[in-house]
Amino acid sequence: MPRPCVEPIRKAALVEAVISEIGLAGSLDVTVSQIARRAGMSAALAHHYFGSKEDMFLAAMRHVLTVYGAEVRGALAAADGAEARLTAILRASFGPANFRREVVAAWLTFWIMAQTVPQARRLLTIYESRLRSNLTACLRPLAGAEAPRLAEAAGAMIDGVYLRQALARTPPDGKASVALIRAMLTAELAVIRGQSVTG
Amino acid sequence: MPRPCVEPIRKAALVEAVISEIGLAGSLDVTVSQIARRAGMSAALAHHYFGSKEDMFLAAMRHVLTVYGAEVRGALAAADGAEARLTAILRASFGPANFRREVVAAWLTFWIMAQTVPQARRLLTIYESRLRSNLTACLRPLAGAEAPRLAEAAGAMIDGVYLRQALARTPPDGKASVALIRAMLTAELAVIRGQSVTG
Amino acid sequence: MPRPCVEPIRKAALVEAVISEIGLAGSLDVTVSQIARRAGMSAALAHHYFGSKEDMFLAAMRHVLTVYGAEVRGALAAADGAEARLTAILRASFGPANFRREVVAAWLTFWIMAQTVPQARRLLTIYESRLRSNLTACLRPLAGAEAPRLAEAAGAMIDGVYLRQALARTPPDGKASVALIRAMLTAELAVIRGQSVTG
Amino acid sequence: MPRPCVEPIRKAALVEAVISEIGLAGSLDVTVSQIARRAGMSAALAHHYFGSKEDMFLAAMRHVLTVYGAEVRGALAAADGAEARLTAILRASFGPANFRREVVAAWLTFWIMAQTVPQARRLLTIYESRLRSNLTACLRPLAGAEAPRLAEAAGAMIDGVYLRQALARTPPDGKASVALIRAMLTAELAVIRGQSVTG
DNA sequence: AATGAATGAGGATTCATTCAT
DNA sequence: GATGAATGAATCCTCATTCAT
Repeated sequence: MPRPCVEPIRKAALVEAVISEIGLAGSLDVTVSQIARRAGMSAALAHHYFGSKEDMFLAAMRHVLTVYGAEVRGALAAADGAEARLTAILRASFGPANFRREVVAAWLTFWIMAQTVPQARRLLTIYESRLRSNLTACLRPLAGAEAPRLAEAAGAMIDGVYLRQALARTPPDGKASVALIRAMLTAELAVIRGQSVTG
Repeated sequence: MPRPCVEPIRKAALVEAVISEIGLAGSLDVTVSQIARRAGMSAALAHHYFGSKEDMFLAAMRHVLTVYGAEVRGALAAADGAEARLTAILRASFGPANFRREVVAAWLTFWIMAQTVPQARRLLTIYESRLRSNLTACLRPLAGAEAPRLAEAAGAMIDGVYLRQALARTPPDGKASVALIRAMLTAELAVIRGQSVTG
Repeated sequence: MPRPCVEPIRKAALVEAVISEIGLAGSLDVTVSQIARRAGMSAALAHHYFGSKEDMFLAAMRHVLTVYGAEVRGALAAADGAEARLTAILRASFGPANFRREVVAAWLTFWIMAQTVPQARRLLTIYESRLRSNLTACLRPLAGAEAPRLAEAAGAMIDGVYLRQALARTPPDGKASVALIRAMLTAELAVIRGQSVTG
Repeated sequence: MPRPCVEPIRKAALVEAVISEIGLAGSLDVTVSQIARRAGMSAALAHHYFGSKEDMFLAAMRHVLTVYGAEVRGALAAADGAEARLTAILRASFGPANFRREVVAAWLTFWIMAQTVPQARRLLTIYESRLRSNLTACLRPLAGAEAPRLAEAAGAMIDGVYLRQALARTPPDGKASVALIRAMLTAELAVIRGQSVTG
């Protein structure tokens, strides 16, 4: 009689709880007890599943990044053409799943964590370079040699908009965020096209 | 013979120590003892001058923001013309004083702190709106009605570049940062001018 | 197999330890560590069961007052007639359980605590008014309109005798204490009876 | 040019400050800084005059007891006859100088202190035996062999009334206090006289 | 005489983590 | 699988006390 394996369920509940609590606290100053309570279990059990508090945080971070990655991949798959793919990446970045206030706050704290926890930095680096290469790939046919620079600019702007959301009193506005970045890229591309024509 | 008033000296030393330690730790997880030790005094004395740990953090934040503000003001005073003033703001933002790695890291943690500490949020809000109004003022003659949007974009990009510095393995590169943002603004302005001409 | 619930046991041990330590120190200057050590556990566990040091003190006070109240109730139940009931109250007040030196000392410190801790004052007020009403009830048939005054006098004298015990070098003598107060009341009652006869 | 010696003035100010602060706090949990501030000087100076915090407390206690002693002596000198002298002692005990709320509270804490500080106990013992002998002397001609018992009863009652004042919400009422104790003694004396007559 | 500067010692409280059941 | 019990190690903060000026 195979018992249903509760482990993944418990772990998922804890991961969600970590994100919620971090988002609520706005920092990593969250106790294991709080997390466990929100996940509906004892702190001891939380430690049973994840060896340590740090592991819980890492798992939560991995989850956030995985969701984000999946969203980008999904959006890219549905998009046709360089411009559309560019927009798709931005839309995915500011989509509802990872642009909820609490997720944004969690993301920022993961950024903080990445400064000191090697494993966290590794996770972040992977996703950053993936984003960069995605952006560059889209921009290459549009901007040629300028693609890396534009990718860098777009990446920084995505981060900046995220950062500002964590402090904004208004609910996050994905559409506006996308538009802001899209406009910048459009302008840059227009100038580049003009130059290549004129030059 | 007036005794030398050590209070401001001690306080300044503590503020510097706070920034250093926060920069080193990459987070607010810094003990008062560490700070005091680095500042060359006992933890008790640190508590004597600042009432609490939070007050130390706030003083450090105030200092960072004050230095930044001064730098911007100074740069603006020396600049002539809208374009020059725009560049001046960016140069000041990424100038050596507040673009040192440790200061950048401290800034990020202050951002985190601003999520929960009202006084911290107030400080940040003041400087954000000051930056916004400075940028908008410069952009108004260049971009007209689009000035607020460009100011928003520039602000987000400044933040984003800052954020990325906290994790970069390479030393911060102010020139490149300025160039990245300047290019974006130039492109936007070019498009705007083109439109206004064509339209 | 239900695990034995240790919580009440631990709490009782802590309450006893609080009384002992306070009695030993003669004041509220007792550390949680001392209390916990005497109760055979860590200070952290003591904080786990009682939220704070103050709560430990209040629990101890509640215990002392409860024991006293029970003793009075028990003695009253066994007594027959106003005079007997009066004596019963006094005997219970100076009975072995709450006339141990350490308990007396603890009682005094609770008095001190009641000056500033509202919850402590509330506890004390309850027991004071209960004592007053008990005494008045017994004295009413014996002293008529003078009952409240005699109750007040008796109450003050009980407190005074208690107070003196905290400093006495000799072991507390319950019998003598009862006799002292009883004699005073007897004299007062005799006079009152004489007056009512003469008047 | 002999400077006026400020030492006694400073010390007196500190003693008053100790009493006030203790009365205000309702306990010995008073910092030297608080005391010094109230006395209008620095904590360092307070330590200069009194070697330690304990010495400040002892000086304050000595002052309170001295004032009380003086008041009793003065009242006794003015009284004529045993009954009058008895009343004089009670009136002095509940006179305005040492029956102010704050002084009463201070007195109680000195009682607490006397449990552990030998010097404090010594002071208290001196005054207690002086009070006892004063009372006994007055009562001897009135109560004969019963004088010690009555003195003990009166002493306990004085203490008890004091104790209750520290917690009372109403301002201390010296007259009522004296009357309460006086009535008890009168009753006892009446009984004793009656017995000696009848017997 | 007077004080600000300075600190060591200590205390309440929190928390991640382990363990027995 | 699940949890209450238990604790050691921190950490912030306070305070009596000393010292140089």
